Amino acid sequence: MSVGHTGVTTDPVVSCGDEHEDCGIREVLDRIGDKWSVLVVVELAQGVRRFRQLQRAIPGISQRMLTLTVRRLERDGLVTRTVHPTVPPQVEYELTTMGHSLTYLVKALADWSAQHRDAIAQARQTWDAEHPDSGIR
Amino acid sequence: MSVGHTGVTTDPVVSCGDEHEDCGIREVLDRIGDKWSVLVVVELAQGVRRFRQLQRAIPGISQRMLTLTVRRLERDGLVTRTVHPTVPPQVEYELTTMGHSLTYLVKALADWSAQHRDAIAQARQTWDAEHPDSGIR
DNA sequence: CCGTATCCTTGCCGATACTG
DNA sequence: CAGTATCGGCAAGGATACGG
Repeated sequence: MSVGHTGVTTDPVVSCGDEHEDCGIREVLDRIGDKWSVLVVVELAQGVRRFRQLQRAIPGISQRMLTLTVRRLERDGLVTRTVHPTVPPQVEYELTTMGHSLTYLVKALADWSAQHRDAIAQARQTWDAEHPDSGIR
Repeated sequence: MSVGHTGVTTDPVVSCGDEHEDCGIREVLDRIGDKWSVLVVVELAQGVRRFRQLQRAIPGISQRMLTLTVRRLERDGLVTRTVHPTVPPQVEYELTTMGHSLTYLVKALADWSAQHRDAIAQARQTWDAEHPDSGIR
């Protein structure tokens, strides 16, 4: 099957077999595509963190959202949560093996972003200049 | 700098230099983390597509959302839009070189998803069983 | 310190109708 | 065919207050 484009790059053919199906792509994005999950994963990639540590390391996240995010990660088996029944209470979060495997993916995202950030920014400027009032933004 | 965790896997250290900054990660996710962008990219990875072709290939997408999605991709320089002034009108969409580079990333997402789908599903079952009524889901 | 509960705003997205 | 315009629902997420 020819890809039929004139571009320079070769094509990894991300097609999902022979069906026009949603691969598992949307599943991953529904999991880490939210506002905070990746940032939590990035921080936990550095090592074990406590709740407050995480919150301080991720500027702008609310207590509520940190709780929700970390709960969902725990539910999906990406993070472990260990409670130390001390006073005041201590709760430690750590990536599971699967959670660590995610960091490679996140690194790929970061790399792609770094490589194309400028090109995208410029493309936007150009497009915005050519389409002054277009609803999009 | 030590990573300080006891996990089994080696660590890609996704940290953003020495700052506790958001890498470009959120930028990418804001771009492709929406409901339809990746699916459009996946379809365009196969070759040039017209508007209706895209809509038929992506079940569930509305005309409005396809327009918005494809416009944003165009604005970001990931997709080209060429209008053939025929009657009825024909508009063809194609990935740019940068758009094609994105497909590698999408493939990485699909691969990770395929590898961990089962483990995640099971983790969820376990967690849900242990936390019958917890708001999360 | 580590959450949960509640309220409220925001904007994504779907449905529908209408143009060139 | 390939859009644009408008309305409305709904869920994500922020702010705040309270509890163990």
